[in-house]
Amino acid sequence: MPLPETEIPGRLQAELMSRGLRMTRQRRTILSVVETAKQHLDASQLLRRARRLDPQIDRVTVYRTLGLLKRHGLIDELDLMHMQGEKHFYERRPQRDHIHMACLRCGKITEFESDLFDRLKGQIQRDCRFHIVVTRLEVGGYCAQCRTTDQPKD
Amino acid sequence: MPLPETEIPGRLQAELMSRGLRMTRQRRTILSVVETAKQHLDASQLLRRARRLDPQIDRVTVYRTLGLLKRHGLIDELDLMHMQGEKHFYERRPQRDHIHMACLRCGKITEFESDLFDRLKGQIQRDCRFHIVVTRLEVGGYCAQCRTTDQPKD
DNA sequence: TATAATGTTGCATACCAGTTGCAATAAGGA
DNA sequence: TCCTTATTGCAACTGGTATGCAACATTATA
Ligand SMILES: [Mn+2]
Ligand SMILES: [Mn+2]
Ligand SMILES: [Zn+2]
Ligand SMILES: [Zn+2]
Repeated sequence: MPLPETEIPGRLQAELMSRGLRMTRQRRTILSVVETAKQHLDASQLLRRARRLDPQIDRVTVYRTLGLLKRHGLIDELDLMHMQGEKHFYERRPQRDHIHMACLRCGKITEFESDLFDRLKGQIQRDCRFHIVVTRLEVGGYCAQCRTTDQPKD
Repeated sequence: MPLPETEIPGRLQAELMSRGLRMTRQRRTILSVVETAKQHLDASQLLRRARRLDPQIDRVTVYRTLGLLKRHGLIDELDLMHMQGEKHFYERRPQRDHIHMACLRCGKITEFESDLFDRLKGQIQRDCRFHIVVTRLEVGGYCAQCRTTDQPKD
């Protein structure tokens, strides 16, 4: 599906434009990939998907756009316990922070929102007099399925 | 608690030996550096300190020893928000998990233990039926000093 | 709608942290 | 002490990301 310029801009695009940044074809493409992603994507996955919409897009443009989005606090960078190399994963910054759980056996990533987590962040801000900009809580362990089986992974 | 909680140098070494691993001069050196470190060290800092005790130690041995300690759950790996490149930092796994706060302006790393954090982990294990092996909560933001000043970063 | 100013892109290349293959060496048990 | 097997150091390599720069696209202005 080609990306018509008349399309209603996504939230990321609107945010960047409202901050006076130039909106190029490449940026529109990458932003749309980030916005429509159903899972956490790394830079190379992002590039592959962006290339399906605009085959001549370059990976440096992906990295530079990710850097831009990070600097503007519009996406979060995840390690997901670095289970498959040293790559990083990205997701649009959500309305409410969530926890990422990574199963060390099957690799499944689970998200979890928690009131206790929100309270913990409040405690950090108060007790440590620390102004929080970004948080990352990642948990490694074994999911319900993998806990109960002894089979080799996956 | 059957074992005393005091900072006995050689605890990592004792742990590895009790698990039937060979104790080489290089491992003893690296373990002693990890155990006596007052701050979070990355692999190259670790190598430099190890070389002061044993000048012909190689960096691959540092990486392999870190891998060993990670696999045995004796150290934790930290990103510290990747403020200076993509390197990772290490610390001996503490008796009680703690949070790492990284000031995005001055770079200071602060540690914080919290009952709410312990309860959150309990909630994750229960509500998600997830068996936790390792956790990493990192927070980026501005420390008390940097919050109140407007000077350019350090 | 053309022009100018400035920001962005793609390409090539470099960089950095970490990994791997392999022959030489050392540890720990018999 | 010898023997087996794990570990080491070296060199080369990898994967992920960053940079210099000339060509180009965007946006403001005329
Ligand atoms: Mn990382
Ligand atoms: Mn997520
Ligand atoms: Zn699993
Ligand atoms: Zn600070």
